[in-house]
Amino acid sequence: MTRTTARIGSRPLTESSASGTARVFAALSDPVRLRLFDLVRRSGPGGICSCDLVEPLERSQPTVSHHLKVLREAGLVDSRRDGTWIWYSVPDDVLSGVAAFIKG
Amino acid sequence: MTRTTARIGSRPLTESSASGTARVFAALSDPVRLRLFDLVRRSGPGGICSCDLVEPLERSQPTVSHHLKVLREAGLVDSRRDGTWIWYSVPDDVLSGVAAFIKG
DNA sequence: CGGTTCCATTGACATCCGTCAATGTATGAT
DNA sequence: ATCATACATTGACGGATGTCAATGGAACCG
Repeated sequence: MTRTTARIGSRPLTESSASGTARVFAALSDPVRLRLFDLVRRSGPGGICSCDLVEPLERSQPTVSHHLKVLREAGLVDSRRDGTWIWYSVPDDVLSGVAAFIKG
Repeated sequence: MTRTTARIGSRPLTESSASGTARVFAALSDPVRLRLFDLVRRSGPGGICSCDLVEPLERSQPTVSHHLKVLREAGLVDSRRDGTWIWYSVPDDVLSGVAAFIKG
């Protein structure tokens, strides 16, 4: 409960650790991309089809595809092809790292 | 056309809510700025002087000042003048919003 | 007053980012 | 093979971002 005690036993962020965490934050730093991630996460383990993401975001299909690529390269979403469709989902515990940072 | 079943009782982020959360993530999306925030947070309620931030970050004084401004405008740090020095500190519960988002 | 220290601002630069129209690729249906 | 659909990639554009040297401004001290 005390806020005067300063994080005993943990050290300032190293450059590499900061880079990794910052990369995740950067992937979530755009409003459209944040809503995109939110929509995919809400879709649950089954995932959601790309075709159902363009309309609610009110962005062009290439723009949504671009943002999905950013999220994928950051490891925040997984993609799985099913015929013509591609389903996106959020892996388990993908935010545990940043959650630990936020907690302190 | 629609291939996704939405979960009952969950609402997607609104545009304004996403903008606010994304703004905080954007402030933490740079490695130098993340380490800067980390250093200030570790300093506890007393805060830390700007003059003690330039050296550990290995950036120029104007660059550190610029990043502090970004953090301040995002509400992630407070500043208090004491003579020639300016002390920076992290307000209580400043990350509760993003923590709630991450928790889902 | 002048001088010193701490910090902010300006200006410049290269790079990155969000966006869309146009185009390309892959899969499935007829 | 031909066509339609779903998604990715390219190319281009304006605007934002990270960085530093130079400068400015505020507070202290003599």
